[in-house]
Amino acid sequence: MSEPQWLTADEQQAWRSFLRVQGLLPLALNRGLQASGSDLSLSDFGVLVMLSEAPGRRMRVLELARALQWEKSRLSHQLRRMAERGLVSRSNCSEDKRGAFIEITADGLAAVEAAAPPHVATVRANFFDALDEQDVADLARICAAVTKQIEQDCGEPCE
Amino acid sequence: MSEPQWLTADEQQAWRSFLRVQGLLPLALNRGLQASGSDLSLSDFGVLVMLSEAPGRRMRVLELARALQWEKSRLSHQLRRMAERGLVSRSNCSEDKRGAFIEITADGLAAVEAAAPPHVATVRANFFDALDEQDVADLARICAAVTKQIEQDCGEPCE
DNA sequence: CAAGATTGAACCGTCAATCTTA
DNA sequence: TAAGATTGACGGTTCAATCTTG
Repeated sequence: MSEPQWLTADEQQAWRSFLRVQGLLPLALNRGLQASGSDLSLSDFGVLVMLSEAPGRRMRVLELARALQWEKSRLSHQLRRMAERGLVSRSNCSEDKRGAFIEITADGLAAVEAAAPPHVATVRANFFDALDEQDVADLARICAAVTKQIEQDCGEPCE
Repeated sequence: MSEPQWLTADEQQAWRSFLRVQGLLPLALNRGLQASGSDLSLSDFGVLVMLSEAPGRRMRVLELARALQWEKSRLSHQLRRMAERGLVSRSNCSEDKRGAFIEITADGLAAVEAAAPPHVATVRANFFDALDEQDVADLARICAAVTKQIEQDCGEPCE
C-alpha cells in the first residue's frame, strides 16, 4: 500500500468524463425545471415522484430516505421546506409514535404532474437523445454495479 | 408536444440508477478524503489537481472554470476559501489587468500529493473495482456523448 | 441504550448585481 | 458596451447534538 495503484489513462479519462457529467447534469435539469415555469427544484421533484407512486400516496420518513438514498437530516430539512410551501403534509404514525408519515398534498400532486412532462423532455434533450439502446443497457449495468459496490464498501460506516 | 414522450421502462431504470450513483458517489468520496486524514474536500482536490498539472502550476480563473466546468462565482468563492487556508495564492495578470492568475502554493501541493494516494484508493474501492475494461470503455463513451449533448443543448442559454 | 426523526450551526453553491479594465 | 472576476444574499447540505419513543 506504499505505492498507490494509480488510475490507468483509460480509467482517468472515463473518471473525469463522468465527473463532468455529474456536474453538468443537475445544473441543466434544475434550469430545465425553472425554464418550464415550475417552482420545483430537482430535489422537490424527486421527493414528490416517490410520494406520488407510493401506496396511499404517503411514506414513512425513513422509507423515503432509503428510496432516495438521502441522509435523514437532508430529507428532514427538505420536508420542512416543502411542508411550508404546502407540497406535503405530516401525520403521526399510530403504530410507532416515534415516526411520521409524509403525505403528498393535492397541490403537490398538481405541481409534480404539471412539471413532469417538461422535465421528461429536459431529461431526453440533455441525456437520452445522446444515447442509443445499447448505451442505455450499458449505463444501467454500470450504475447497478457501482451502487452495489458503494453500498457494500460502506458497510457499517454509512448511516 | 401535447403528449409527452415518457421514458421507457429501460430508460427509467437506467435513469434512476444513474441518479442514485450520482448521489452516493460524492458522499463516499468526500468521506474517503476525510477518513484518510485530509482536510481537503472533493472540490478542493479537483481545483488543486488542475493547478498542479498546469504549466507553471498556475492558471487564469476562467481557464480553471472551463476546465472544471464550474460557474465563475462558484469558483470565485471556492478560491477565496482556499486562499484563506493557504492552499492557493493570487497574482495579477500583467497582460490583462482585469484577470488574475491562481497559483498553487507549496502547502497546496503538499496537501494534494498527500491526499492523492488514499483518494485514488477510494475511487477504486467505490467505483472501478466494480467495473471491467469493457465497462470503463462504455462509460467513457456514454459520458462523452452526454457531455457533448448538454453543451450543445445549452448553447447560448448556458452562461 | 437503540431507533425514528428534528434542529441549529457552519459550510457550499446559485443567482443577480457590481466593479474594473478592454 | 462587453469581458474577467468578485461580492452579498439566499437557499441547500452536512455534521453533530438533541428529543422522543421502543
